[in-house]
Amino acid sequence: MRTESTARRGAPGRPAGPQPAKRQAILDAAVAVFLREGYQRASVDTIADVAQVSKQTVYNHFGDKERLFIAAVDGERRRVAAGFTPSPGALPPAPRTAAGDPADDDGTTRPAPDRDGTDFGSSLVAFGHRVLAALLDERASALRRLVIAEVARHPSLRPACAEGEPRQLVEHLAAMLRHRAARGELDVPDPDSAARQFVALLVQQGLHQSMYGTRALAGPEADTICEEAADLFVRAYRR
Amino acid sequence: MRTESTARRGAPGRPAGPQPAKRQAILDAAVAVFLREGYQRASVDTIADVAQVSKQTVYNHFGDKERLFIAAVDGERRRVAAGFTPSPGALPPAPRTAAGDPADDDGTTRPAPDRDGTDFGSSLVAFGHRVLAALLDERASALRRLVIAEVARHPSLRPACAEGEPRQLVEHLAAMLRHRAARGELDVPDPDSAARQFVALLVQQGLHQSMYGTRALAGPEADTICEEAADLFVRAYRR
Amino acid sequence: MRTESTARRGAPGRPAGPQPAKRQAILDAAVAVFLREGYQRASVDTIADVAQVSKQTVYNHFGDKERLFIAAVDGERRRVAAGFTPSPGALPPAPRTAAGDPADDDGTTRPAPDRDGTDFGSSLVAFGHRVLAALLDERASALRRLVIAEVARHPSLRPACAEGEPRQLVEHLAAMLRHRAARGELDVPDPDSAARQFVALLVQQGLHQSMYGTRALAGPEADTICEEAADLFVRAYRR
Amino acid sequence: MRTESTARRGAPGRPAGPQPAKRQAILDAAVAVFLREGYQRASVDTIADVAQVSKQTVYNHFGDKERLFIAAVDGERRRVAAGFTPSPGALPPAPRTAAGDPADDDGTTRPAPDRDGTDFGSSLVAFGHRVLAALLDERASALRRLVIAEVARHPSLRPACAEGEPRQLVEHLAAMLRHRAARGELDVPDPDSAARQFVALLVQQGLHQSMYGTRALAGPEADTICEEAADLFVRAYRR
DNA sequence: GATGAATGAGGGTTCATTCAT
DNA sequence: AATGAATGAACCCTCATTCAT
Repeated sequence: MRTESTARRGAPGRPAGPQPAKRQAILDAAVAVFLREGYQRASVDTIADVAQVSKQTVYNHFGDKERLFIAAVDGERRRVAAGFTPSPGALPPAPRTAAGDPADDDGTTRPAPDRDGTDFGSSLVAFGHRVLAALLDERASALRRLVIAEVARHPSLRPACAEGEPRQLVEHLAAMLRHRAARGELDVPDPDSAARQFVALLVQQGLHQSMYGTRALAGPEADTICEEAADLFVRAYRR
Repeated sequence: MRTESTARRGAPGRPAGPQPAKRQAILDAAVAVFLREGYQRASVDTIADVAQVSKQTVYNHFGDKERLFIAAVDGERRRVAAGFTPSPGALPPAPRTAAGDPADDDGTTRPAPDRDGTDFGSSLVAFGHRVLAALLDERASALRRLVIAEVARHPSLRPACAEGEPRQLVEHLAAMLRHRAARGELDVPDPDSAARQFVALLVQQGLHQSMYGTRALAGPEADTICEEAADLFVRAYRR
Repeated sequence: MRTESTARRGAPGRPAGPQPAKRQAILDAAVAVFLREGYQRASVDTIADVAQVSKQTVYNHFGDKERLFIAAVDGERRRVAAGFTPSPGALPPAPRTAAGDPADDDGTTRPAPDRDGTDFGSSLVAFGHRVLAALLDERASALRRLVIAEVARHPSLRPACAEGEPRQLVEHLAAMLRHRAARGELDVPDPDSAARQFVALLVQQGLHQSMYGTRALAGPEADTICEEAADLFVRAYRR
Repeated sequence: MRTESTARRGAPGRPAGPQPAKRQAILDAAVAVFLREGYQRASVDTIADVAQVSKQTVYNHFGDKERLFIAAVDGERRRVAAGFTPSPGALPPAPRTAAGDPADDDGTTRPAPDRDGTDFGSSLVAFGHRVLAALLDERASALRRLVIAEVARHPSLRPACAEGEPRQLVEHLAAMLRHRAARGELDVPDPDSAARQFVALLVQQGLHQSMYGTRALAGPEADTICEEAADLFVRAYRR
């Protein structure tokens, strides 16, 4: 049994496709054009052209430009958010032994035996790079700029705006902090808050230095951001 | 009683100097309209109307919409940056007396044993509130959204974009950190970096929670942001 | 009774074909306005008004003012060129019988000894009057002025500019010359060149004296031009 | 005693010059801009800029754009007409010796003893080239196109339009014809008319083939035009 | 549901012209 | 007499949106 869309699209002479395919084509085109041009500059004509669809079809599906915009942003937001999800199982970098040795190298500041601060720190650095990469992805950046640009005029963009600090990554980091704290490696009273702060720090510095994704971040720049952030948190939370 | 125009012009014999007054009126109107509407939506007609000036006068002064935009953003950027400047004398003028502390302006009486962590922490909190206030000021927020929205299309906005993390406040904080470090109160290896991080943290969380200045931050929200940030830095740097 | 639009469209089922009727209305209006006002002075608004069509419809059909202009000139050029075509059958169909003489169409009975100079001369005079009439036709004149005015800025007008010397009439005259030469009446070594010259002479003097069609040519003026030209050619080529 | 203009312009600090110099600068600029752009396209701003004069000065001198246009065309017309004046004394090319050999080369067609057709013909060819050169001069061509373009809307251009067939050259040729006729070399009943015709022929063919001065005439093209015209007149008038 | 044609409003820009200096 | 600033009216073009098919 053929799906409705294949059934309809099978006819070669008919240029008109069925609904869902066209709808998606329009959405994709809208995302592309809105991200590139912004809300005002983007014209429904252009979107229809890119979608290879008549302009009226756009209106049939979405009613008006604003609703099309909201739908496009919403779709793209989900897409980008999916990119924030850490690869499954990537969580604990290598947390097996944990039953660490209380006697640390220098003995003084860091009581941590073998799971020393370096380990935690480099974990943070690595995590930081992942945050920056996700953050500065071209589409994600364009979406962020677009949302920030329009959120004042389109309140329905608020959820999208709130996703600027990627929840999934924050949760991932919080889990890691809890994990290490449970091992006695860290003394972090509020892992959620700490994770939010770490991500916020990276986000702000990354966006700031990359001009909100408008210019690429040189390798050393990203390194510095991550390392300084890691240093701060190591200082603050290492037991 | 002097007319406004004569009041503004320096030349004594000339009753009304046409240029500077109108130019400023246009700039003010442009700022208002661009901040409210964004670059595309703002029409030169509207700006001319608001400035009470003919449209062509706008063109005589600024050539085209883009240059008017750049000029308006630049002016507003300076204005906002001036708002970032800590009230003169708010910084400890000499590194000896703790009484000149910038934290004084929070109004609390503070019996304060002058070099404990509480002191540092509440200093940070107070400073944080000032950062948030400057940051979330309505015009500053609108300007930031505008700049972020357009920086991809107007490279000349990059300096304005870079000012998202207010340099003056960062320097102010760095000075405070150095001050306290000199007193032996803190162990902060890189005060500049630390100051940048503190401000970045506040900025990002403030912008995030206020939807880039689009909704007001409830008092407790701001408190939490500031206190958590202060806690982090106290943990990290208090000796 | 069929509506005008159904009458024009080939498709039988469709009640009104929107395009061709409007397109032609726009073209007609464009011709009228451009001829009257010139390229610059003519406004697309005016053309749309005259065509009883929205301005955007004009742009939908022709893209921009320049292309509309080219299309209008091209159409009118064809129309005018059609007016240059001598009435079919006016030319001697076969080169034997003198009765088929093109000079017949001046209406005179002409007892005409069929091969004397008078005959040739008055033929030329009559032909000259036809050239002048076609040349000084109001629309043809306005078109010529328009093309001359703009050919420097619109190279695509060159074909239209080249048609200033009407090819069809030249060919017609060349045929007549050959005809008479074949009868031994004339000694004309290069009939094509001679025809070109005759027409050029009439054109230049007609345009010159009528100020390029800007003022009407008095009857005697036209007579003089034609007669003098005829005299010259009779002198040059009569055997 | 210094003239008024030198007196005024002597002051180095004062940028403003006196009247006549500025007037001429404006006129020159107007000619340049009108010829290049046409009446409508030319803007008073541009003319003022080219003339290095304030726009209001233009209005002070000429009242409005139309009057400035007329004045500019009139000046340029005179300038061009001066270029038509044959170099003084250039008239009889060299008609004296010629006391040639009565026996011509081919002997048959041309009975002409010493003042033979070749002489007359080549005179005409040379004269034709001079007409074409004057005609197709760049400024003369641009002026002609401008005048033709605007004569319908500016009746005061009629004199300028009438000069399309350069009177001076016609008179020059008429004199030459009379001269040769007086010598018995030619049989030309109406030398003025004949001269007008010859010039008209050249003018029309030259303008036509050069697209009214819009493209250069190749050497052979000009040669053909002149030679064919000369041939025609030799045929017609040689005794 | 899909289309091509049509619309009215408005946007940026430029122009000829005039005031005030 | 000469200027710089100012004006209001257009002009070309594009937009979001709707009809008629």
